[in-house]
Amino acid sequence: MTLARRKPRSDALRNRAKLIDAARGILARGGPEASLEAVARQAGVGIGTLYRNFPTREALFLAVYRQEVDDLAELAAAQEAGGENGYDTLRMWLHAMVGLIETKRGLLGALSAVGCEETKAAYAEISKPLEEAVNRLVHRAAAEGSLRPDVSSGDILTSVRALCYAQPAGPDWKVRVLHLTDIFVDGLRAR
Amino acid sequence: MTLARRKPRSDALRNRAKLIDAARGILARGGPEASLEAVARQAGVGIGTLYRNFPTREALFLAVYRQEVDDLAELAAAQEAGGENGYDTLRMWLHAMVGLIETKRGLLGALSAVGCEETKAAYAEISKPLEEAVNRLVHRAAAEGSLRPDVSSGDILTSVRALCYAQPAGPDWKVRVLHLTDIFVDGLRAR
DNA sequence: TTGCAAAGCGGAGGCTGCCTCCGTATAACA
DNA sequence: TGTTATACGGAGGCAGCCTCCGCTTTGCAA
Repeated sequence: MTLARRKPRSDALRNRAKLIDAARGILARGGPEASLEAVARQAGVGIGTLYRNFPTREALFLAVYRQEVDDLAELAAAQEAGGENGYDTLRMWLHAMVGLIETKRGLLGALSAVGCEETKAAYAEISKPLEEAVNRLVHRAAAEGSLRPDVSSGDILTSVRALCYAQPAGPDWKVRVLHLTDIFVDGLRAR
Repeated sequence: MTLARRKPRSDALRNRAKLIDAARGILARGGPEASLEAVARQAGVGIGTLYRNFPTREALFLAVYRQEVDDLAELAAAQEAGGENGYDTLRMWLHAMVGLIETKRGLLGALSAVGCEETKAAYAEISKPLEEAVNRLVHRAAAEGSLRPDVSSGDILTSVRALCYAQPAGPDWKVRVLHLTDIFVDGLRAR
């Protein structure tokens, strides 16, 4: 029973990265039903390699999603430093989140609609940094007494995401989503 | 150029009804990606018959959706008679809508995410009775001065639907959605 | 270096579902 | 009852999904 493993092969790492990169492009364009064979072609690897790295379509989505989360968490940290009013900082961060989600609506929708338990667990796991970010913002606002007490940061995250990918695409997509987001956030205010 | 057409064949009408019925079952179970061949099998007709009646997957979804809307509009009319407070009547109707949507989340999600212009137009057309229903409720509440003025009935419909199909399925799905709906509706209140 | 085994590659192939097409069946009408 | 418009259904071509396994490449030890 050898517990010490070889380090991963360099070509394997390279191929995995190429696949995620190709997937970001293909899935952004073709939506969640895009052909995985097209992703493999675009990455310049065989379809078998794709399936070895990402046994299911969802696994690939999750990898792309992780990228997205990293971007968002980073942004949150940056915003956190500057703001003074906790409530407004939260609101502004949600606006930023809407902006970053703008291009990946279909993908996220497919991910959070999926039924399988394992995928849901992985999705939750990957989402953690996001939830921690919004959590900090929520606590800060709550400490000021500006937030109703019966709502969790997870609720907020889910709801704003929902507003994003329910709103039909169009030139004024962002305006409409931001408007609805403001209404929802107004509902969060303590009375 | 004969403008007078024969009346539709009885077997054709029967088959169409059988298909919609089968689709309600299969799509509720298997979600929006269920096999259309399975629907035809379940209905006991050939796949060709399915495609003649519903040239695209979306056309079939729309037919199923129309059923759903009829149910909801009927319910709205019934509720409208009884309520006294406009704001609360609206809130209660939205609760009822959540209940009826409960089983068809995936279907509705796929429909409102679809890109094609014609489908979107048909979707809007079929949704009209719903929008009229919520419109009446909204105007009534607005007349009382209990609603903020910068929100449309369409916004409300879209947003509550979004909350429905973003929330992951589970035993407490309805509880969570109703909670978020209440928060959203609270945001609608005039200040 | 060199040899070798572990790790990874890739695409053929079987399968399923999508959708079209057209020969056959049948309901409506005279 | 005959005619004809209308509808039926499933074979077949195509595309994407996923698995499997013979071949290649890489890391490691000698």
